[in-house]
Amino acid sequence: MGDSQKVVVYIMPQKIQKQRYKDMMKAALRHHFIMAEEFKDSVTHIITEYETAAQAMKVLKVTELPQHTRLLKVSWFTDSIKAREPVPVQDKHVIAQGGNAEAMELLQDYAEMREGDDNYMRALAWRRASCVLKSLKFPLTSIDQLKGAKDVGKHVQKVLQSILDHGTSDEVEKVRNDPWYKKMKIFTKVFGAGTKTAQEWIEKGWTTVDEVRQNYTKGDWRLRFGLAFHEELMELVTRLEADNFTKFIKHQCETILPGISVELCGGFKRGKTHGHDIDLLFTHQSTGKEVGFLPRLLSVLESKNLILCGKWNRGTYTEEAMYSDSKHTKNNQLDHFEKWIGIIKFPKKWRKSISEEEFFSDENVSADLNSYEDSEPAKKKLKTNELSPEDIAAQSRSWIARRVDLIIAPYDQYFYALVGWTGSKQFNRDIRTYAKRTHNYAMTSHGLYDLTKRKSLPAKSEKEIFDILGVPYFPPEERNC
DNA sequence: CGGCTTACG
DNA sequence: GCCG
DNA sequence: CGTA
Repeated sequence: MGDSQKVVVYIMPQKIQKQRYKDMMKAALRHHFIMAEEFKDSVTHIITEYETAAQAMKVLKVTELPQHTRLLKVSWFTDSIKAREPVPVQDKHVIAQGGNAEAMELLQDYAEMREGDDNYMRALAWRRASCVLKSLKFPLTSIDQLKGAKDVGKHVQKVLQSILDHGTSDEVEKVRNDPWYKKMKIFTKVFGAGTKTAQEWIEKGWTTVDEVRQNYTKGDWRLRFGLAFHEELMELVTRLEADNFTKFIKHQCETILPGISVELCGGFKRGKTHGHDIDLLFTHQSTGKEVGFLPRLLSVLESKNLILCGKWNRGTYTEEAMYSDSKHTKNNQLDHFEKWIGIIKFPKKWRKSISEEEFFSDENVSADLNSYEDSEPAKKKLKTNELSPEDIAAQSRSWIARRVDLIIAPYDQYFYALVGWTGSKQFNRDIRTYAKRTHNYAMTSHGLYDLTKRKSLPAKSEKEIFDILGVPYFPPEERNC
């Protein structure tokens, strides 16, 4: 890159964990990037965690960026670090531009708000429209630019036109400011609470999660822990944490079942730097070896006191498809759990880069996790199980609660599981709809089934799945909508 | 005007 | 709310 | 009805 000298990078520290910011700066300087400590005219590349240009520019206190300045995602930075020099800007690096950002956010908000009301399918339509804007590669300046676009109908156009004209939409703002919708949005964020539960809470007159927490005692384990740990579960998981956790699990796997493959899926696989949970997908190339792995992993995690709460789901599909003909009755039912959904105690040190040596020391993990008990009266030590979620949350502790999903797939289903668990939710909806409409295929995270010929279609790579469907391959980073 | 991803607990 |  |  001949003109790499001209590249001046400014990393917006907002929304980036302090340590990660430091690491980024260190990495940049190691590769002799020219870094700006603050935003100024000479800056050519602004890196931000903000999702929209509108948000970032508000913080930068500018209404317009200089011609030579680009507002980019962290992915451009990480790609550049990998390449050891600033890489050319690609579409995927650019954050939503101009009016798109505001509009996208507005529509997304609108959809989220309305998911609680009676006909939530309308919300789905707004969500789709928001996705159209998100994947737009140019700034929206006129409605005409969306003429051919799918999922943008009359009503959406009306709202967008208003945004183009006035910067806002009265219709959307009305919903945004409506107390009922506001509460709905807050309450449905609680793990374990959906629209019905949220509705119930609203009817009781509660307005904040804290108010709910103090007055609501019903609910299953999810709701009880979801309420007790709501604030920290709302904190975004960083990629560093996700990587550290994955590394830790891989290390445990070496003793539990060598040869098992561990893949970080979900938003992180799609290139996101933050997420609300961590999805780990496991498989084993020699089919059958994976049976019973999940319970064994969980008992190891349990023995290290890493599990806050969780639930096992039985993989019925797996049983029927793989073992119906033979000896599955001999196996313990627990062997066939296909996924575990729960909350893991993350030692706070996982939020930082840590040395290999320190990392693989089991004692360190356990010591960290148990340290909070040491400060408690001795009698409590023996009865940890009897503590309520609220009590546990209130204790002083050196860990933070993180939502984790652990999924196991037999190898012949693996690539379908990979696509399904990589998401996004909307991408899965779209590709499954497409599969059914164009081929009469039923697509799930277990496989692809030809409903006409009544036979399943195996695949031995993600690419092959796209080939079977007759669509170009979308890498994970392009499955964000 | 019907359907909107799909499957599990 | 929008598409087939 | 909740999770993914």
